[in-house]
Amino acid sequence: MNETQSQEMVKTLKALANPVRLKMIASLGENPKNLYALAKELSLPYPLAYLHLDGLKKRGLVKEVREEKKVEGLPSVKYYAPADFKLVLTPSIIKKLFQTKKEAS
Amino acid sequence: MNETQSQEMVKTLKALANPVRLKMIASLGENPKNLYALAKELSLPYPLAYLHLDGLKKRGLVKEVREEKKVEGLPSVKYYAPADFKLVLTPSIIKKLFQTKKEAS
DNA sequence: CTTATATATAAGAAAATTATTATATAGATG
DNA sequence: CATCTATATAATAATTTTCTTATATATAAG
Repeated sequence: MNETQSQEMVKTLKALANPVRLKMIASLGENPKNLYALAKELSLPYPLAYLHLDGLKKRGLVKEVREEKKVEGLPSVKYYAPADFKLVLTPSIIKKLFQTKKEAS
Repeated sequence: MNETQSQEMVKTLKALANPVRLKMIASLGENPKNLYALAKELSLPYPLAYLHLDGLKKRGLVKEVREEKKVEGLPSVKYYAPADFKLVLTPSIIKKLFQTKKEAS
């Protein structure tokens, strides 16, 4: 089987299969913001928001973006935006993910 | 927000975000089979396979198909195949899932 | 009549995910 | 100097998901 590919797919699906993380992507899609602001907007305690965003970052679904608005010497104001991903899943794609390499289609 | 739509999406993603269930779809995509055979093929205890297949059926990702091969008076040999679904997910789609109906794009 | 096939489901255990609480640091505001 | 913004992370608690064990039923094969 195509271990890595199918495992990566499961990880990506798990990262997306959560209402909080989807809301985060939706909110950052409206306009990029920092984690503190995102947590407030979604009424989440900061550490929880931190954990969820961390999961999205690790999966490459959210990226840090350089916002020009950094006013003064604000030290660590990081802005995030959704990565430009596209997930497509059909029975046929799933079948291919679990096919052994040798079998020719 | 579009409660139902986003909630349904999370449910579908959760149903797919599992290696066993993806393998089931992959196997049933090769050729439809009954649950007993599927469990054996994937080396899963029947009750576990039953639970996973149940989840897929409830999400409409797997359907019961009438196989003509039912030989004799075999009473309850049910064959399953993947439903013809297509899941597509992008940041823009996620954004729309969580948009309030009023906002025009 | 025992074994294999075949389905169904409950109940509990184990593991993973999600959420909370606590702690630490640091600059800016008032 | 206390409060607000802002980030980071550890440790634990709560919840959900996953897995196992047990039970029940029924047909077919040997």
